[in-house]
Amino acid sequence: MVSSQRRGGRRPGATDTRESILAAAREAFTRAGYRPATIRGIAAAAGVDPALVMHFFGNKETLFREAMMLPVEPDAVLSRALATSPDRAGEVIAATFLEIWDSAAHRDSLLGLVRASVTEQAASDMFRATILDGIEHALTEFGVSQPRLRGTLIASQLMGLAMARYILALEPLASAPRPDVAAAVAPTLQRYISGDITRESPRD
Amino acid sequence: MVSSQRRGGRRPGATDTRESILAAAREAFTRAGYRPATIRGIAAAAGVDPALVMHFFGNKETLFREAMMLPVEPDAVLSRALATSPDRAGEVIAATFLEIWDSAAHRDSLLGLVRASVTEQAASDMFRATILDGIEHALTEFGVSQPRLRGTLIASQLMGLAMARYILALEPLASAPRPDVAAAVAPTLQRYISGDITRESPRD
DNA sequence: CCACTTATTCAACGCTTGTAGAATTCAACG
DNA sequence: CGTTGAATTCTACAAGCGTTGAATAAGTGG
Repeated sequence: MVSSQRRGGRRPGATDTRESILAAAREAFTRAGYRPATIRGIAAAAGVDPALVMHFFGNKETLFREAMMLPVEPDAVLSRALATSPDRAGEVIAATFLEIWDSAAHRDSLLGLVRASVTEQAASDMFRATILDGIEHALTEFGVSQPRLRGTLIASQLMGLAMARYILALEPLASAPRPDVAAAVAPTLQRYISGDITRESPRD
Repeated sequence: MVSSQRRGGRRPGATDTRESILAAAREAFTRAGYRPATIRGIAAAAGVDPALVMHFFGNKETLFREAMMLPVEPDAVLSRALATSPDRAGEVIAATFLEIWDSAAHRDSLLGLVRASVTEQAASDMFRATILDGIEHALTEFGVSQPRLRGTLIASQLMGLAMARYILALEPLASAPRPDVAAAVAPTLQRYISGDITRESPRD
């Protein structure tokens, strides 16, 4: 026997290792956050040597940034919702938001982004830069007043919903059917978009 | 000179060290989260040897639990709001919530609780056990329908508000005057308390 | 078929972490 | 005033961390 014991050297066949490292990283950052997730653990999950992670990404922070790239464009979603029917935008946004989160495809990335936004400066900045600016841009385009304030209010309800339903898994919100949740939250979003949000006018 | 160089041994005077360790721990867990916060760092911030932290608290997790004890009783706050005037409970809750968060006294503890709830199982459980159960209890007491679902909806908006205004500091929400923010959010809370939250009735 | 680049592992480094044990000093109480 | 117990520090350890450098194997282009 020459070598059923291999010690270094390239593997035969195609090379999808980089992708599986990214997947493992996404999963790890998702579950634990930045610091607790370890390169060694990620490498192990990907069935690979830790040094290979360094080879591909250089250092932990770069790996984090690449793993956490935002998988959806909130700007486009919001614009489409507003274009379709401005007085039902709340419903559409709620439904779309839940649809994206409920789909296993994007879930890990989104979970990680929220989790990391809370503790990691880099992720927090990324949130502001992509999500919030996207929301504001869409609102401005449709001429709503105080787009930035309304944008942050929308973000507050959506982030809170994500935390309650997906991160903390508060029951019964966590396992309620998607349309029920959408119905409960839609009026809130609609008011933040086009309703009255100032003082001295408690009429909704 | 016998000993301006002291190496171990009790310090003269009163002993408030335990408290200052707790304060430093609260601050550290608050800013960073569980894992990134280190016993050595906490000890240094408290001007004390790391081993003294162990002496008082035994291990890191116990220190975490003791440092993060919830500083307010949501049950009482909600009950009082509902008792005063059920159809203005939303306003009262929003105002009280912002008042507590804006006060520097509770801020660190609350920040830490939210930050840790996202990553730490123990904190997440504590959240469910104290906050959510408190909300549900108050709602049940006043005979609202679906108290648990409404409770989670309320929690979702309040947590989202905390994240947006205090953790991510999204402008202009972060520096808007307290009454303005309260006015913007109050109707949402009011609807979650006493409004219609089911499907097939989009009227608010 | 040879040179080059790329993928991969191994072994090791310097550092930081949580924690344990022994030693020292003070306070409290009889 | 002597004894006991609590407060405090020092030193040390084993484990885990991110990262590095060299070695090896496979693909790729001339």
